[in-house]
Amino acid sequence: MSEEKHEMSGPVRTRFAPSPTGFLHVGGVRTAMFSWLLAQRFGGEFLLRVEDTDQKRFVEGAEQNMMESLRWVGIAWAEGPDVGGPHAPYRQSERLPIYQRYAEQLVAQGDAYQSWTSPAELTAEREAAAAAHQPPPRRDRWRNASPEQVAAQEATGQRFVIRLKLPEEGSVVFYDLVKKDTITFDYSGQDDIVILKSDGFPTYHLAATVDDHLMGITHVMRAEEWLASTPKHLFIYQSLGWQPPAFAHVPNILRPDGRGKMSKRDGDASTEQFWTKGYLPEAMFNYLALQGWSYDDHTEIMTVAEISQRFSLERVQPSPARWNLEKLNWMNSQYINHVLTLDDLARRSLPFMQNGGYLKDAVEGDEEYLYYRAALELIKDRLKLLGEAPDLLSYFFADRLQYDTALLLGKGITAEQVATVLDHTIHLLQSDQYAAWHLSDRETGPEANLRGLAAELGVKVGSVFMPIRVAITGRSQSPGLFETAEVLGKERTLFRLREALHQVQGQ
RNA sequence: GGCGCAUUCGUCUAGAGGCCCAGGACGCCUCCCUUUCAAGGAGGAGAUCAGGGGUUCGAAUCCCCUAUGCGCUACCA
Repeated sequence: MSEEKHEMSGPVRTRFAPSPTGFLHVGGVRTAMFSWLLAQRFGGEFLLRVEDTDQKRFVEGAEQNMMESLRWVGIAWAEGPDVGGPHAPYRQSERLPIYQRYAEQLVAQGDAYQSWTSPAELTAEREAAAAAHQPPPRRDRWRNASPEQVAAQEATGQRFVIRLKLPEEGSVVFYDLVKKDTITFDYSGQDDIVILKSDGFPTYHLAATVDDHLMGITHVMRAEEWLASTPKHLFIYQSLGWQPPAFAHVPNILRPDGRGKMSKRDGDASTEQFWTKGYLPEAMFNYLALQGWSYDDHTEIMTVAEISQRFSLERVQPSPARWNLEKLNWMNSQYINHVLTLDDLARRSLPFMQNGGYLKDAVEGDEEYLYYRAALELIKDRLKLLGEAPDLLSYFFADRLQYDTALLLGKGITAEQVATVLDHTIHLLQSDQYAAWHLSDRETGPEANLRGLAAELGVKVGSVFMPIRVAITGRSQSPGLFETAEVLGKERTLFRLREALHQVQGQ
């Protein structure tokens, strides 16, 4: 077994622990995905924990939104705030006494201390240090307060915070599964971070560490910004006598311009907008997996099951990747055209059609639905997002097409000739042969006949087909003419041709 | 300012001392197909492997330095 599971006994347990401060952005989904994939790969367990320890930044509904985003791409958890589990509760705001107990223990052991330094004093000190181009103060002046001073201060009843009391010297070394290397930090450069705030809530550092241990997390996978605080977490594990988990810091996804990581301030990064636009969860999963992980030198399209089987931290890139929407779009159209069956595509596009005002009462399998499905087949190769379906299919459902007459009168053909073409086509389709024709049959269908007409009129074949195209679709771009006519049906096609003829004659 | 991490085509990546004067994908360009637009097929441009030093018979791959980028440096996560 690889390094990823070294020294581990029992099942791999991973977690995703978002903070409910807004929507889940795609970088967050990717981090959650890697965590989930590691558990999947080793037949382990994955859980969801909500880190709502900052009351000021709490956003109503964010938790629900994040869970929806995760479910959308196919990430499921066996334990979590919504489903419970053996280590419930999974919301940190409901676990306050636990953190307080450990914070007190650390103070009692001398590994943490109480501080009454006010936030105003702290910022003043930091600003002064910054102005002098000096590093900010790492220690708090209460660090070395005498028991008498502390007791006296405590008697005043003023609120305090608890800070970690990091060693004066020495260093921490740990191995990172993504960096594939050992990372060293000197204690001297580390802050005595706050682990318990004055409102009684823990900070991330205490809460995450305590919960990861209590919940049996074997592999802590998280975004790279946590790398720098890992030594503090390790100090907590050590002070509490706990075996630390393995760490894997996954690189951030950078904004398309490469300037900075994706964040909640980038509206384009919100996961939910991808489903509302019509990205397929499988495509999103596939794309995101490849953003920082690869299987080999050429495989790109993989199912979730394949990725789960093939995932490996060894192949996770240690450097950040930029968000590439073009590639996601390509991936999505690959799934639309080469992975989904037509039935599946029709089923999934239906809500978007209904949203666009079509097929309100359609029931899968009924006549209208079948018509829609046939039309969808014609346009799917130019469908990149399901949300584009209503526009791409609009002329299949319009009662009367609206278009500029100029569109009918193309180059290289006169108005009279256009009228002739339309009239000829109408008669052609009206003839008894229509029922027998497979319109798209080039040899025996109307195509051969119309090509003959073009020769007769002395115009290009394209000049003959274009007015017909505009007549039946209202556009100069469409799928194959005869396939389209076939789906539209004789009645609708003839009606549109006659309308176009009137329009030309009315000129 | 300090500390940490990273650095292969524009972008995502393959590459773990000779198979690499660097392979694949997206995007871009050309051609083919063709009634339009796509899709598809075939090609092409595009990376002195961030730069500089080493180590070695031999380095994209190992070591060092520099540069640049990103991250952290909150009683936010």
